[in-house]
Amino acid sequence: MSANLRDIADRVGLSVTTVSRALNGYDDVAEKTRQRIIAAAKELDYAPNLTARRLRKQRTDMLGFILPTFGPRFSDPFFSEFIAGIGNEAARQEFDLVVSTHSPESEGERRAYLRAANGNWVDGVIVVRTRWKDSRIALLEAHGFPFVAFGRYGVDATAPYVDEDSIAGISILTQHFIDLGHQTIGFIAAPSNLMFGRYRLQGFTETMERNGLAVETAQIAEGDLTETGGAAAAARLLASFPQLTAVIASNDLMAIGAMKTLQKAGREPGVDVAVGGFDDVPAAAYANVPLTTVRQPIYEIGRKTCAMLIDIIAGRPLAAHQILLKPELVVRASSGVPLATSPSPDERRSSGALQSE
Amino acid sequence: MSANLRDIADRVGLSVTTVSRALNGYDDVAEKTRQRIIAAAKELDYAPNLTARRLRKQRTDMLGFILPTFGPRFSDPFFSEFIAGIGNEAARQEFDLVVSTHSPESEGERRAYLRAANGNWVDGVIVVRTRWKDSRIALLEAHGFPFVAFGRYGVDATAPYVDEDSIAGISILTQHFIDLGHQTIGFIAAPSNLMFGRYRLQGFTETMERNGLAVETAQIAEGDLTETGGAAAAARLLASFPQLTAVIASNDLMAIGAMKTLQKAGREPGVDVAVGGFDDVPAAAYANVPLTTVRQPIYEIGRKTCAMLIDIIAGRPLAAHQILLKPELVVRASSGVPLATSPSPDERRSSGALQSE
DNA sequence: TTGAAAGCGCTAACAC
DNA sequence: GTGTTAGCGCTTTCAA
Repeated sequence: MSANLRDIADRVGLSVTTVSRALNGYDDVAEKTRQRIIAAAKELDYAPNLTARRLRKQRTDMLGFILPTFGPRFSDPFFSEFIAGIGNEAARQEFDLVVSTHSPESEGERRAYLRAANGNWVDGVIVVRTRWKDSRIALLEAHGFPFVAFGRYGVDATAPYVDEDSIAGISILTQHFIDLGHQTIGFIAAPSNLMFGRYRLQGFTETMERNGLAVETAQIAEGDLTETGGAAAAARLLASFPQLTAVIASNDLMAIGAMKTLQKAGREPGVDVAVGGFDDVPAAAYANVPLTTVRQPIYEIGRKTCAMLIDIIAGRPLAAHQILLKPELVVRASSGVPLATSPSPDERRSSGALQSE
Repeated sequence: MSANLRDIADRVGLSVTTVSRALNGYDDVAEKTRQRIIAAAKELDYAPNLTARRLRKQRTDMLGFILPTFGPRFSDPFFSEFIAGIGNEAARQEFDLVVSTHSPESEGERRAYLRAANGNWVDGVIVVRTRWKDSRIALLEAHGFPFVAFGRYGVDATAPYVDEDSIAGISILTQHFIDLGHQTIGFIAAPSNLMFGRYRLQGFTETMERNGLAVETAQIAEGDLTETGGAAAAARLLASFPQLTAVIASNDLMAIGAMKTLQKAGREPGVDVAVGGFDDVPAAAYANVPLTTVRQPIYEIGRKTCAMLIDIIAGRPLAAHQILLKPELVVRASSGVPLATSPSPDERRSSGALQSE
């Protein structure tokens, strides 16, 4: 294929070693020699063989990202923004990003992590959607393999992570609804094996109790994080806890699904019932009724996660081992208006209930 | 790090050569020997060094995907589904996928393709969003480097591609609106340097003309494929071609933006004006007024593109060099009702105009 | 059926 | 300032 060091060396009549040093900017090469070498390299259209360099240096300069998929899609639309974040940061530091798609907890996923932990596939991996007693992390830690997680993974975790503060996020959202006069709020939880699912549920119950509002099991339903799952969970909620005046879902997709169920049941989101989500995916703003939600700076999280991993690989000291980012409330039409001044059904279409963010 | 062939060889008292052959399933190894070797490999937790293997075999078993980004996002949300398609197919055939994010036509993108074409980064690349006289493809062809494009790239193209038939797609959508009674249809075009932009515009004008409807420049506006761009283009259209009763955008994001502009101008999509998009991204179904659009089987396109590329790399004969997939019309509320029976403004909220797909 | 030897292209320790 | 030598871990002739 393309020219190699030997070709250049032959051309200029020097040794391969000198050529290598000249091209890599070592200062023990005569400036004149270097110029000749660089010229020859350009002429021959030289590009270093990455594989050979990797073998020699025992580093791949590649990062692994095992991406959870759900059917033909990403498990969450925000992973695309996350990839942009890690991708750009990786490129900036001259790392390649290897992406491997697997459904969560599958055999394929396990093998992918095993391959990483065994070394020489990539120099480090990024773990997302951390789970309770996460076997992926246990594996990586057992092998002493470099990784950074997006999400925490246990109380006594000492290894590095970047995470958004789900408890704080759900808390501001819940408080927002309570301040609007809601007391009976249904909650659509994420599967409890997912760490963020636990935190979001915790944020909800804590905030309710802080406001003197009891939480019954009937007002909590679990969903699978998809729109369909959210719709189904909302239906169960409506059956077990019909008195609800607001619904909070653990992610935007489920909130959007819940809104559809509510509409079908004759309860208009933003008018008869307040609805909130989490993540602020693009669809939240586009939704039939624009969705109040909690924004995570997901691109930034990706960038930080990646930067941290590269620091670890390079053996650089970390500014912080564990980063917890504060999410931000985004109020849209699905919040509706304060309960006290809520419009009667006759006035539905007119009031400011459907105004945008 | 982990054990290598030499470790196993020492352990069982055989040569590295024999161990290699045993582990790679050559049949010139005594079955008993093979068993011993496999046992030792398991004990030592052996994993082959991919880098060494790659250097020796002069193949990386990696595919490159240079993903166009727009700010902190993918250029199009459907690229996430596309990645899932290529990722799963690649994994199935034991290839790794290297993803590199770059904004279109940037210097970084150029360098990424150059690195690929120079060899030894990956074995082949997938090109998306093909452009008129695409310099990326010219580069790859000049170097004889394996690639498959999602999208065509010129009239006399001989190299492999997978594409959806944009002309047919826009055609069925346009015909759908014409059949509903629309004669004055505005069109929001994609940048004309993008091949699919050209095809979609062509599909529109051809279909109009086939129906005896003239197309003026005033009824076409160009947008940058984002929601904001679509909103701006719709505003221009409204100014230059106010008589329009329907708007077709070259992608869903722009259609959604256009709907917002129309709403602000007091023209309700699905009631006063029909709106159509292209792609069927998730947001199309979630939109304020669910969007009529043309669905592309994007996961399948990703899978096929990837499979084709691997066949080329492996030197296998291709079943087809160029695949053109038929897209499918998805009718939703934004189509509205036939113009003849369209409800008067007073009846807006009642009729079937807002019924779902 | 097994082993010795060569070499993929590069870098780095050590001469000179 | 430049060259010699060695070797990263693997596969593949070729010979025994």
